[in-house]
Amino acid sequence: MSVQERKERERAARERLIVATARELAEQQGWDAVTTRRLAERIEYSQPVLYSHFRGKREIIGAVALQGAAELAAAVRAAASAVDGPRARVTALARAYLDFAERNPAVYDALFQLDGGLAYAQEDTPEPLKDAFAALLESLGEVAGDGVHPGLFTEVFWASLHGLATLTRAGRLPPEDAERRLELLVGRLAVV
Amino acid sequence: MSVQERKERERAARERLIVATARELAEQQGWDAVTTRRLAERIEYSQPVLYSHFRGKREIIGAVALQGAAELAAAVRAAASAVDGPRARVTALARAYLDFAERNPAVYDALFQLDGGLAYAQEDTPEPLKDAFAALLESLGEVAGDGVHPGLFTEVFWASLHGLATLTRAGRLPPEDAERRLELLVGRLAVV
DNA sequence: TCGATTGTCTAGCAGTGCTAGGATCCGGTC
DNA sequence: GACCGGATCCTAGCACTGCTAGACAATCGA
Repeated sequence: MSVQERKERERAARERLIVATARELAEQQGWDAVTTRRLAERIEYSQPVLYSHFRGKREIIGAVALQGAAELAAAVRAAASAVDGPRARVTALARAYLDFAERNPAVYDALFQLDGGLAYAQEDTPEPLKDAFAALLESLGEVAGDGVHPGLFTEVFWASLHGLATLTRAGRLPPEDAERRLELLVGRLAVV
Repeated sequence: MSVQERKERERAARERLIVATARELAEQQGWDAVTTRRLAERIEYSQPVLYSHFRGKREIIGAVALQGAAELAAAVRAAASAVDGPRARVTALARAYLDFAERNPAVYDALFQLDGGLAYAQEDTPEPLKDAFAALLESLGEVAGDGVHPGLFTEVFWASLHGLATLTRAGRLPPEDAERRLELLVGRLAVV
């Protein structure tokens, strides 16, 4: 292993450190607290180092978002595969989705609320994002109903989950009825 | 009419000017462009004047949000009252809601995306917000279905609309299928 | 006409994202 | 082992943000 390889390894490690630290800081104190100065201090480098890895703060958010997309996809698949029957599977999926949003608010924000400079619903959409949508599609396609395009159904279902997730977390919906709302939504949208 | 009354009138007029200007600027160039300096320049006063009307930028956003809530409620009611039959009414309502979000993105952001310092789903929630929810409830309660709490149903329906609105506008959903998604959602959620 | 109060502005603070330019360290070569 | 060149990093600074203290001027009541 050459010197150059070692340097590249170290560089990659530092990049991971930046993303992990940004995520940690965001989960602890919100994205507003993730300033380039604070972030630089936490990784024990100066600010300009950040810009040798990312074009700017936006790209750092995007990196956290991609990481989150992979985890979200995994969480959804794990929940769906643990249950038999289309209806129960969809319920488990929905619960896993909302659970992820609640447990990782900063990551969820990076994915769907903030501007991470990522392309969505296009050809050049990053793979993790496509895959997260695919993870939803796998289970939701089963309950789209006859004559309904699975992709379209998944979009609608996803949007509904997203609405519940964001409005609940922003205090726009009373949190205590979350489970009842989820069951109502699944009961109506999913065609068993 | 005393001098004091005239002054209060002028003061109220200036406050309206601030809110209207902030809204206009936000719709034109996005909320990021609404800085206290720019806003002050547009109303032809200095920055500190803003702080004699509002505690800070957050409260200005909140004022725009309240204005928007009243308009949203009116738009929803107008659309619903123009149509006969529960199902058609709900479709019209949904279309009006999404239309409002699309036509007034900055106002919609102020309402549901940004922090305007407003209380939601609580006793001290401002009247316009409660009324906007009531406007939805009036039509949606009809199609909640037997044994389903109208308020809970309205929350779910609203969340779904909100998800569609935000994801579409953020480029997370392809805009061309918006109408088909709306029909699918209404068809599944509403019990005729 | 004067004094007090109200209203407004200038100037400044601490913080933001981002960058130019200089210092420093390290690897390869003689 | 000494040196040079290039990669790497940091200091310092820019223009901007929301917000505020304190000086100044206009206005009102006596």
